[in-house]
Amino acid sequence: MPDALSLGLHAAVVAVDTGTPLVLTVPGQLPDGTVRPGLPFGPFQPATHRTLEMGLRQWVETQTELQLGYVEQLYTFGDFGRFRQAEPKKQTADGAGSSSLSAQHFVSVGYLALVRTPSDDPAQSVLRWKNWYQFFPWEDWRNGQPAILDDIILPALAGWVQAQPDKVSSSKGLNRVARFRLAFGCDGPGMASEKNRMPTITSWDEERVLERYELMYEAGLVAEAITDGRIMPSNSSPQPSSTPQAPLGEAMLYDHRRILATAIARLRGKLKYRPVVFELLPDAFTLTQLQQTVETLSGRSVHKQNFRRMVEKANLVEPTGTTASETGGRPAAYFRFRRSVTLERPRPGLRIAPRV
Amino acid sequence: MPDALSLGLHAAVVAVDTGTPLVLTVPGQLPDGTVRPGLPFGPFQPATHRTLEMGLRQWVETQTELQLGYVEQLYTFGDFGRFRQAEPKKQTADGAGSSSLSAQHFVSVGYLALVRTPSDDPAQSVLRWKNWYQFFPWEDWRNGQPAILDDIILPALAGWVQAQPDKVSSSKGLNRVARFRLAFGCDGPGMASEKNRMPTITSWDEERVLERYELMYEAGLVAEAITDGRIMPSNSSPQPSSTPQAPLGEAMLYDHRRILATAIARLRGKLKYRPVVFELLPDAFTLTQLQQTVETLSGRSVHKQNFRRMVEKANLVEPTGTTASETGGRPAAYFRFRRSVTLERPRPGLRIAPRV
DNA sequence: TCAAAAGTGTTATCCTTACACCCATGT
DNA sequence: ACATGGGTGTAAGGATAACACTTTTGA
Repeated sequence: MPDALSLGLHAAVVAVDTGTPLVLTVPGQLPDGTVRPGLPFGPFQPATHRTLEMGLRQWVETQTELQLGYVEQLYTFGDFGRFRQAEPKKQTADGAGSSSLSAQHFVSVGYLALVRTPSDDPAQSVLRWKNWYQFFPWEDWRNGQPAILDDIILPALAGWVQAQPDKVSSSKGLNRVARFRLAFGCDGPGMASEKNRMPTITSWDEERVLERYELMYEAGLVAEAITDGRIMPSNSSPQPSSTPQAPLGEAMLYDHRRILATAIARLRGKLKYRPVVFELLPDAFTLTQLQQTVETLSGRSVHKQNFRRMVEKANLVEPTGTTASETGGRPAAYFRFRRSVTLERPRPGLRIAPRV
Repeated sequence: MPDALSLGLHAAVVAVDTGTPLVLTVPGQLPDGTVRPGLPFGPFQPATHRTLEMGLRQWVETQTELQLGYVEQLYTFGDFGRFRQAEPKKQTADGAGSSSLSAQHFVSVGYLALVRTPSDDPAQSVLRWKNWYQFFPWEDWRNGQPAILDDIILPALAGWVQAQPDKVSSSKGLNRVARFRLAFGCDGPGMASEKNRMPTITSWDEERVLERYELMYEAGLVAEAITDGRIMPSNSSPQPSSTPQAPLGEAMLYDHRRILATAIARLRGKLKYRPVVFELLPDAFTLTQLQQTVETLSGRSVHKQNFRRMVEKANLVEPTGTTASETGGRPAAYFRFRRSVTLERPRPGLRIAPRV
């Protein structure tokens, strides 16, 4: 009641272009002048928006001139700029002075929106489609385990875990050892106790995108943690042992990377029990295109024959009768999504590799 | 920016008592004086609450004197009292006059909280534990298909569908025929065209609690639709053909029943891939207790032996060595939850009957 | 001794996984 | 002809679902 409350509607607008997962970004600026990509957003205006989702559609569609198809609410974050209030020093004075900032509170509602492959960056505007693995390079396992994990992330996180192995996060109710093992699929009961042993990933769960990002944020491994004032740039108290100087993935505005992590996690999970991939594909597509889209989103490669058999058995598609007349080899048959599966089966989706 | 915005934090606090799913309610009053049960809630106060979840915990714990264990955010609804603004007439003037109501906008964030079986209703307070199937009698299939479906709900909804079969809901993107068939698992391609044919349920998906409730709301079958001003009490335009006079399930305050529907749906889904049941059980329990809890929540009965085999194979529990010494027949062995499964398997849960 | 609830064995069937192999086109 | 990508067959092993059956207690 006392302070003003503003509800921001943020969209992770996702598309796929032959092996590249794309997210729509718009350049933004931090109070200190730093420029970073952000997600399109706008405030919820209860007087004009009948529902939150309608408000979001309206903002994004006017900003981007895109027609959004599938839209889904992800999560509502109340700790926008979560640690800034603990930061004593003031940034350079500009637009939003710190006095107005302390009275204005932000809550952000994140959305996932899927659109079909765009032709190009809309040249006349500031919008840019970016490969989402630029922001999360450790999430792309299509060509095996990314080197950045063994080289930088795992050692750094192991150090952070060792520093206070049993410290429990109040919100998660787990200690650092458990959280690290869960998020990154590292095994070994004595993992935390054996010093100098390099953690090994034994079962990567591609859906835990958010948990991994949050852990890295708390460990001070991503630029947002420094910007938010959680970690001091040079040498303050909660800094982990081996902070890498190289930034881990490109940073985004405020908590936008967290929203994007939530979007990727949700999409990777939803793939498996709802036919959402087809929102990203053209009306007619080949099975290889379908497989490649799934691989692109989930960040993993899957077995070709088994994938096809699964698609067939799930009754998700039907042949159009036409064939593709290019791509080097034998022409591929075109298929289309069978919309009626949703009425025939309870949870139709592409159940790639249930467990490891 | 112009109007005041208030963010309400609402909790569906759930427990299970030997075959009865319980939700914590608190009596509330509508502007017109009607008394209805509601969910515990309080406004988000950014100045004192560091995160939304911490705000929720604080409100609920002070209101109920319960210690919340597992807490999970469900959804954020922006159309609280969704159709009231379209209602021209004013209700009886009291506390919140209609003028202040038009300037104050509400957004509600729903949460699911799980607690262990309570001993009793806290006698000194107004809080009451209620069987959640009082609010959703059509959701309890443990003893077969509830009669209320064939007797009242399906005929009424069939009428609503027939009235405008192809009208599409803008937010869902589906027409009435498709939405009805999806939510209630009714089959038959010509379902909507054949008049006087009674719809039959062929594949009930216990997770679609929210879709079913929303459909019934839109069709004017639940009291909240009338309260919200969507359906006029006597005979106005959008009223369906065979509106039942008997109310379908007990009504709740404002949109609280929608939040509860979301909570049930989420819990029924989550059971299958996260070990959340154990948050509702005592430390030591028998396999029959475990099975009964799952059946209570999912509203379906499951095959005893296959359930046990699944529990065993999933490595979810371990024997305590003790046995129960009562309950009529042979004593049952006690088990406890093996917390470490969460580190061994990607998505440990009780995968009851995936498809029908 | 009987009811009641706990707990076990066994089968046919389906699905998954991982092989190796053939087909149609462009160059 | 051969490289390239499209598309298929088959068999071993594991998971499922539905049977009927035995065991241990209290009354």
